[in-house]
Amino acid sequence: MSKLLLIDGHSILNRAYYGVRGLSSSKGVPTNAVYGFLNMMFKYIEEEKPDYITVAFDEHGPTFRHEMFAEYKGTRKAPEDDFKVQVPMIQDMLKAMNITIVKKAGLEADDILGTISHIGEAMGHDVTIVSGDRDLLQLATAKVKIAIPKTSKGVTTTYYYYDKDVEKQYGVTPIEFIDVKALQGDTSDNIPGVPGIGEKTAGAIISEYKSIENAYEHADEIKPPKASKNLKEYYDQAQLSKELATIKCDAEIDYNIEGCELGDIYTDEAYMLCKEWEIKRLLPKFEHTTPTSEKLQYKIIDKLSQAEQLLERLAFEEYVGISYVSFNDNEADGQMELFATDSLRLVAMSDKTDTYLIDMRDEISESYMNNAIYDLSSRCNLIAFNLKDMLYDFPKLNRDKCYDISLLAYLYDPTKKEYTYDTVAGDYLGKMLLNREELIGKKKIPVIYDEKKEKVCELICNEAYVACNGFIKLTADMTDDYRKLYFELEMPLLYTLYDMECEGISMDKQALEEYGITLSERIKELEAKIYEEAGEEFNINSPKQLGEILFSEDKLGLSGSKKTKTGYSTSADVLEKLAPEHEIVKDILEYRGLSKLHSTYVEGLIKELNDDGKIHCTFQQMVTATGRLSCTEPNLQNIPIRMELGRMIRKVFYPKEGYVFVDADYSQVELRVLAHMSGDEELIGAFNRGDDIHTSTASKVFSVEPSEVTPLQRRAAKAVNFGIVYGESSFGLAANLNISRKEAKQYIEDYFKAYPKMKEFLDGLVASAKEQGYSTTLLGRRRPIIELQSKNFNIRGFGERVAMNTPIQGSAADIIKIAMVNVDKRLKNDNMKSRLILQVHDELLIEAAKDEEQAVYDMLKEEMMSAMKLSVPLEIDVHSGTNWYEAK
DNA sequence: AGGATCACG
DNA sequence: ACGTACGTGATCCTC
Repeated sequence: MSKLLLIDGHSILNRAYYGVRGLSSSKGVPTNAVYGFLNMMFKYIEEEKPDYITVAFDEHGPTFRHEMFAEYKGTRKAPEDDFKVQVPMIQDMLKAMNITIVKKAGLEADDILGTISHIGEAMGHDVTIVSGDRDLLQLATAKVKIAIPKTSKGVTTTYYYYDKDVEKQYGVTPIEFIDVKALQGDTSDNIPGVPGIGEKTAGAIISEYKSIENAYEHADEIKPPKASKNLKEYYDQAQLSKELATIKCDAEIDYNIEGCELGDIYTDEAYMLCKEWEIKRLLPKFEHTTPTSEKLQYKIIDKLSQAEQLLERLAFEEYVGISYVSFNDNEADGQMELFATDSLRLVAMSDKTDTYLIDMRDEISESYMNNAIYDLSSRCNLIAFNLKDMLYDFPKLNRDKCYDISLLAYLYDPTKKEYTYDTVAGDYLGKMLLNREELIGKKKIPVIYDEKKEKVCELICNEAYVACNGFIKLTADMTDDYRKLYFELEMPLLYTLYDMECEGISMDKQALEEYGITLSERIKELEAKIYEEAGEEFNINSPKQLGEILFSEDKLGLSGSKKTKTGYSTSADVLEKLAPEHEIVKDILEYRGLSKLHSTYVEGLIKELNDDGKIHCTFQQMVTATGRLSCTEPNLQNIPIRMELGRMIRKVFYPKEGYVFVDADYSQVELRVLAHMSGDEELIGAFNRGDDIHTSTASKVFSVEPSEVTPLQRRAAKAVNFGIVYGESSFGLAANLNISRKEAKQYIEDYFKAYPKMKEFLDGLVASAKEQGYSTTLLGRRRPIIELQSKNFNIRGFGERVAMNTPIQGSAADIIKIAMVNVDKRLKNDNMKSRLILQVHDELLIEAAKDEEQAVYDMLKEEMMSAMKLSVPLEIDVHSGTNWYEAK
């Protein structure tokens, strides 16, 4: 005896949508209904152990809306769009699980379910229909069971109905159930019914007379006189209602039950969708149920002669992917890289079709391999993941022929979290490979890799294979924009960044320690004072404890403090408003500032100081969604400057002997980019005249002469200018300026009046991003913005602001990246000793040989100003000094 | 692991 | 009615 499980797709998805709340991916894609649906489906599969499974959907049918209204009549107005987007999602997921979906234009899911259940029953199968819709009860028979899940207070219980159960509960047979519905009507399904006959009367009538027809025959006997009268009067309508209420069991659909056999639903494709949508709670189901990944075949090379032969052959390939177990013990991001123990030295190489594992344990020496890799890098294109890391092991790789596949994958979608071989294989090669963690775990301590040799081999072979094939795939149909962006900008920049990291920046440890001591002394004083003022000792660094002390009634009981999420907000802007209320507040603010300086900058920087007396930060090229760089270990892009006390930290960064710092920063790049991109003549004019841009804006917005602009007005105008760049929003501006939203709105309106093309331009950015699915910078760098497709007000609002900000921030990033590559090239081509050592978004810091200072100054000006031709000039400020403080 | 806070552009 | 300025990273605390 075989079993068939039928699922009412929309209905169950809808149940799931309201049963599971607040689940979405980090990109804002709602996943709650998909998750709930799958959970329910897994449960029924587990319970029923069906041999066949099929899910029915309406094809844009009206039933969808009906269900929504039926379920939430009166309480909900329209189907939520977060639900709608999950309909195609669950369908994709089911397809990925090889589960048959049946839908047909013009047919409702009910009719499909009825027809299939009929077919199934006729073939002698047991049928279970899962639906949230009680109308389906008419399909119940001795062999067809209707399962109706009902959720109350978070607990879902399923009620099962065979024909007998329907009778027991409703007093009518499933067939008669149709007549009941026909009599009582259903507004949500557009079934008129008979006026004056509701649920009770309908049930009673059919229970007695079995059908509308028979009831009509005996209409005079029917008890409530009104029902009797109306039944006669509206008999035609009743019959029509019956027709409408009857689920078709003979619809014309192609259904072959043999194609619906329940197979392995935990497929690679389904697993990948789960990963993509970040439905983490379902991932384990896939992992231990089936081995989901394919295993790459590779050839082992452990003889020197084989290696020589292989390398000679590979040199004639166009592309070779490479990965290896490092010979050095590199540490990155706190996580140990793979590195070789004495008995484990491995290199993987791959061409388009074959992957090789070179085992150096016996015959192949390290120096041979080093040379072989260098040789290969000048004979064919060598492709690696995270090439900048590889350069630390192989600094002399040929820079004309080595490419980074992760960097390429970043350009194709800069919003991803990581660009590892498994994700690239999944995204672009349609291949599912075990990832690093699955192969060797995520231990932070170096492990004895010999124990996991097989896994390590597989790991690096995977990486080499995907490097080669991913690169071929991604470069095959590249647009000119991307080709230029990658080959002429990002790849050259990678080498520049590597050189910058290697060069590092000298830091005066002793001076920093002394600075730290003065901070500590003051911190101690403040600590004691704060304890006294609070009347007790507590952890000032704990926002929770601090909130208690400040705002709790039985403590200090300070007012306001509305901002809450997990308690009271104690952020600086809240505290500043409270300062007049109590002396302790300003002490806390000072304490906060000082301890920030001490822990993040004094202790943090000392920890990162290298033995050579320099800081070697890491420039991350594949992190930001906009195309900017980021900087870690330590972050040298957020060294204090706004407050004098913090700014002094810059004095500990100094040039090496015989050198000075030359520091150049763009003046208002982002606003200049805005002027150029928008084409607004007013803003362009202001920049061309060399006006102070915030004063100019203030003068226009507040309708006063530039000379009459007050500092307060300039400050407001500056905030408005920032607001425009961040994606116009009156709320944000209001919060920033501490003014009412209405006033903020007025400022923005006045701004748009002053710069007539701006509104149209910004609206255009949003419209274009909505249409294309991504934002674009001046160099054609793209950022997908899936948030724009969200129907959630907040998420979409965020997407709109991102659509306005990304082209501006991203184009500014394009500009300084061009400048960096050109400046670096000039320094080297002109045989200068001076080197680029830091980039801080709109600023470049050069360590210039003293005799080259003027040349560097001139060259910086030239290269930075000409990085891109805009309709406004690119101005820069250049300063030099004996430390970073002086040079700024 | 995630939130709160704060440093920078 | 909804509830936010854009892009980062480090530190500390809490769970």
